[in-house]
Amino acid sequence: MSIDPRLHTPVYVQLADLLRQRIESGELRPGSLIPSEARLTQEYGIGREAVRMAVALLRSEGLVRTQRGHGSYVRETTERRTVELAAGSSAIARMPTGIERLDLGLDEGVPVLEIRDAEGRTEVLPGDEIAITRPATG
Amino acid sequence: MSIDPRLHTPVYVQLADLLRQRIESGELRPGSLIPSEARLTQEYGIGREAVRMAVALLRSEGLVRTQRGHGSYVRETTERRTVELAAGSSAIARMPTGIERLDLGLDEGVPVLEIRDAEGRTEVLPGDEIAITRPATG
DNA sequence: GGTCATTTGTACGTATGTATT
DNA sequence: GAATACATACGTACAAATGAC
Repeated sequence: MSIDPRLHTPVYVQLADLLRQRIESGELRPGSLIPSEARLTQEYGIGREAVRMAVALLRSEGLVRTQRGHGSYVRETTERRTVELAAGSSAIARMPTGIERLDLGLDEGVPVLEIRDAEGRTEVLPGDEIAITRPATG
Repeated sequence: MSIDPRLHTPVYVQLADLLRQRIESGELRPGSLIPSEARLTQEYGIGREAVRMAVALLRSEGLVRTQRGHGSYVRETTERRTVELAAGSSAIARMPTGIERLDLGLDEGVPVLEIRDAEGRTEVLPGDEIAITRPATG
């Protein structure tokens, strides 16, 4: 498949679709580097901004993580720790603030879970490492 | 407060901080428009790209929503519908795929909750409209 | 309907800064 | 120091959505 700037679909979306496909097909494995910006620019004959927007889109979906000086890696799906939702507690999903992102060491495109217990105390957990459960014999 | 390009903090982060402050202080109310790109460009004497990156940052945090031809609005915190987590079910938070974002009508910077019941069936819910609960008398 | 101004979206180029190897 | 890679930031131009008239 290739990129056609005449299509209605923006070039950067087309590139993101291509890369997403290569990730989901397993051609680009979790933990591996995707091609560099310069490489994608040359390979597809498009500008650097289009390339960067494509990668930013994948980042915002939580599919890749970009490390300065290195490149962009396909994110590995982390093992999820199960957290039991206590009686009288509630949970919401939202994006972290900048501070929370630093504190929790979260990649872009990773939400947080905010748990509020019966006493109103809240706790913020990394969304990519947690599964909230309620035991079968609740 | 103002913007100083000589600081270590990037210009676009400085602008995002300023706007976030104006939102959180209530000066820019939920539902209202923030200043246009052109206005911010002139007002702070910075380039359009820095302005756009600042707004994109706020979007990714779920603070604003941008509508083409209109501008960027401060997002209103929606009323959350409580969904009881059934016994034997689990929930995870993640970012939606592009398709899911369209289907659910989600703004950028809004995660989804994926509920898996005891039979393994999954359901994807809008993260900004849902609070998962477990009743006190579980 | 058509035109215009406003606003954001896409896409290019260039230059420089910073992190890593 | 050198090479590579991403980050920031400026400029330009045109496309597309919206609303006013």
